[in-house]
Amino acid sequence: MNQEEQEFLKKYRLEDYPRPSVTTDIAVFSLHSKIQAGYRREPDKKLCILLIKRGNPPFRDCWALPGGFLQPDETVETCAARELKEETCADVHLLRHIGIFSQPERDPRGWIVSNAFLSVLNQENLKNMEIQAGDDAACVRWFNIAFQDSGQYNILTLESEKTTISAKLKKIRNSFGMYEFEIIENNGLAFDHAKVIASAMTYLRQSSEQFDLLFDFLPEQFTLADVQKVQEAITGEPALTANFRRKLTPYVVETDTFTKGAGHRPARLYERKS
Amino acid sequence: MNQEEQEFLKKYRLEDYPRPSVTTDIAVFSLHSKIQAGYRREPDKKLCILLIKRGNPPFRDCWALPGGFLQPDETVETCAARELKEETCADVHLLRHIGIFSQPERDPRGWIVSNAFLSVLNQENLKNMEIQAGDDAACVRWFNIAFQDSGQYNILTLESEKTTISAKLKKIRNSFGMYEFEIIENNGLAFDHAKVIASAMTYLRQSSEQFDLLFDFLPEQFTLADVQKVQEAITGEPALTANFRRKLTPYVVETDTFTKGAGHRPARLYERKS
DNA sequence: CAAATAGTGTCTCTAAGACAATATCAC
DNA sequence: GTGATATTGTCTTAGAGACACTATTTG
Repeated sequence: MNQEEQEFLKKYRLEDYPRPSVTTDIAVFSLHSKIQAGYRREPDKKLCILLIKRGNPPFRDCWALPGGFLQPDETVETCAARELKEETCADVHLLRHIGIFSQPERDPRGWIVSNAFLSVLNQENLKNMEIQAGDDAACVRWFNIAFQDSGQYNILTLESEKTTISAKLKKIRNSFGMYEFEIIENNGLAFDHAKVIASAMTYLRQSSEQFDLLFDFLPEQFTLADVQKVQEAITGEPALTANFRRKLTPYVVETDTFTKGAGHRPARLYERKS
Repeated sequence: MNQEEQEFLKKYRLEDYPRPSVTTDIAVFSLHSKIQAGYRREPDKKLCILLIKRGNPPFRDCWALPGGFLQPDETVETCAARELKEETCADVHLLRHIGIFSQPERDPRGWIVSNAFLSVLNQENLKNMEIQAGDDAACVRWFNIAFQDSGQYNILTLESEKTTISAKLKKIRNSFGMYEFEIIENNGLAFDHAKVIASAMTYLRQSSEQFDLLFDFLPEQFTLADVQKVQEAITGEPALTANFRRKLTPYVVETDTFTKGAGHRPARLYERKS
């Protein structure tokens, strides 16, 4: 850096220009087992998303994605991981940036630009981790998520034991497989988080078709049927086993271990390929 | 909004918390014809990107993507369109957000988070539009772009009449087909714009394989060969005509018009579907 | 006619979808 | 054996890739 630059920088003050606040919002997904149906039946798996009940205004008592303000000396990725840890005690490894929401009126507190992230918690981590409310959040809870596509509209339904949240969204633009959403009805979600969740679901479904992100839901070793169940929970559609396995093969490596004591033929365990 | 919320908002001051500056950087691509080779030969088409020569520090005299600071009352998309217009007099319709760059040390002026966008100018607009330097920029120029993939590394080469810019990048992570890049060598580009351009090229190539974005390079009516030339310029690879046409058919609609006076068989003109 | 590009036909091979058949455990 | 899930086989069809062939203009 030459002298001219150094002098310029000495005089330059970013604070002289208007700046927004920047936040991150994280959509964390996982898979939860339903109650055993019958005799030796495998339990059904449902796709879940982690929400917190807001303890402070604005939108006090509404449910929201975990997240918070970007701080100096961190990237938006670091910020997302930190906020998630603070608010839900959840440790995640992989975060994917799925969009930016910058409508000036999107937050009643003022000019706030939000970065949406997607992440996945695997079932093993879930067991070892008590998801619990951190600083800001009054309450943290997993919600079963359903995202139905009826042509022009999408219906988002979030259910936990005592609470049901729903939203109706309109798909507005298609760009390279991704959509943008407009909120038509909103029932219990804070800010524009219905939009963010809709984008996250679209992203998740898209990537699951390419077997991406699926393994993040599972422990290191898993059966092929496990993977299929994850995909079915994400897409909401059943898959044909034989075909699913064939397509999956290039992405996994055989191990010499098998499941045991399941009341039926043992299944070979696999690991993800590189 | 209830009274509690209103009182909370009255007292709440976003300015009490640290905030970054937010900018947009736009990678604008277009196709330029090379000089006619022979007799009745069609001219070759080359992929180009629009850069400006910085007139002020930091990085004075380096080449950079057009872009600038987010202002209140605009979205990042509006900001990108406005900055592009101001700096290059180019009017673009469709902008795609392709990433966010938030490394705290990425800009010597301080804490600046940048949003990368991708856009395309079609050849008709190009003719009617004098791309020229606006306020901030000393000079605006189109550069032929080459982006070679040698396994672990990518070589980016930007050429205009008098100037050659180059950069070497390392692919570091693969996420759902997208990569992240690390700059190994940088020769003439400002900031981390080598990274941004690499991401934009990856995105462009990905979408062009699904025939997305291709039509944005062309006027409303075009021949199938036109589309093929666009794809070849983007991927850097030749395509087999018969197969390309078959795959393209679902995305276009026939018209009753044909090209004329080209010195060879006339070609039917098509329009994009939907 | 020659030069140049436009457009079609067809063969092969791979992969997806549908569905049937067989295998192996616990009880 | 029964109930449950695991795993393999195979038929059909759609589509990608390669390449040869025909068509139509201007000079």
